Amino acid sequence: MGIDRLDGRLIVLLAREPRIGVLEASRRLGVARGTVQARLNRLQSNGVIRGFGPDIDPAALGYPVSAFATLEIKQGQGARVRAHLDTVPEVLELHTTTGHGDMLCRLVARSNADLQRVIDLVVGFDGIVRASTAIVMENPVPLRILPLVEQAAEDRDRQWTTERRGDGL
Amino acid sequence: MGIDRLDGRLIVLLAREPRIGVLEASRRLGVARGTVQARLNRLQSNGVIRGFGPDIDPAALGYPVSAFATLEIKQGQGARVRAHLDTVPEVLELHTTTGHGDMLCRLVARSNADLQRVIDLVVGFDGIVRASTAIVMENPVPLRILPLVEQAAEDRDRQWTTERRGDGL
DNA sequence: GCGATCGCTGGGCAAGTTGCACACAGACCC
DNA sequence: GGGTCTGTGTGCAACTTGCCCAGCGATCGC
Repeated sequence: MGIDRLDGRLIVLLAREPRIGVLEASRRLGVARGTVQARLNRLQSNGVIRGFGPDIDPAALGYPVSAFATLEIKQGQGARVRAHLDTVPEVLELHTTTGHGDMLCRLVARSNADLQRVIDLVVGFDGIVRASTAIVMENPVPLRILPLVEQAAEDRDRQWTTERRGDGL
Repeated sequence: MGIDRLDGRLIVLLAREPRIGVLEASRRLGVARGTVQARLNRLQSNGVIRGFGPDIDPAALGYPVSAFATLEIKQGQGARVRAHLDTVPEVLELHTTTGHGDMLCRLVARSNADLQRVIDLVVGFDGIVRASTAIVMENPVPLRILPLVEQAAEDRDRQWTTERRGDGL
């Protein structure tokens, strides 16, 4: 577990220019093609890279309104609520959490008016006691992972350099 | 704006098997390669498909703990808070919202203990009045978009069939 | 110390894919 | 009826992929 600097650079490169293949990546990174291929395979079987699925923008799909709903669940109804929310396409993700609510889910809708429909659909369910919704106005930091990748790579590298004083990677 | 059924099938196909190329996709969809190529180009310039960046798992990177923090911001300090949170790698996304808090952000950390460090880093900032954190325990519905894609495609198609009674797509 | 193992390199190969071009057909709009 | 748009089918050169191999340096175990 963990990635080294080459892994980090590879991931950043792939994130910035997903169209480049293994060959071009090896050229940019200044390593042999086989190396890049091996690293990629390892990262994928490690689960660090889950896949290369297309990144879809809900807004462009016609769902520009986004919201978070905190749900309070009736004791023992968790499983049923999950199953229910799983069937609602507008529920993009669902977490169970500590704190005031029991669950937190991200919703999208076609408009503010449509959001009402979605919320009714989500919370108009037996096992849900209470729900509070926060509509997203702006998204100053869109979902990102690169800074974390870079930090993880540097941390790992720092560890190595401390232990072994560098190995040429 | 909006996608038709072929677009929807293409996106679903790409999401399920990202490694297949344009040629293989055209075979699976039963259309000409040029068509798939044209659709893909259109979806990308439309912004429906933002890209094909690698999907990274923070847990596999060594950050298995995930949390949401609701922040209350001192009047007029929004911009400064955003700029600050933007510099924290553990902040994966940040939204400004309506409701009790002013901002909602997703955090990750190396451990529950490490989460304390991250929270201190995030909320130990001048412009933030109050913060409440919810640690994610389970993730019954991981971030997904396919059901929405399918619904968007069907909606569009239903519209079309109503208007024009089908056109062979 | 010495052999085994691992990761990286650089090369080569056949098979497949890409990007691009073209002519053509059907549907739609004015 | 002409113009436009989208999809089809075809062709081509150029490139990339997946796979193989031999060699080499560093690390690890004994």
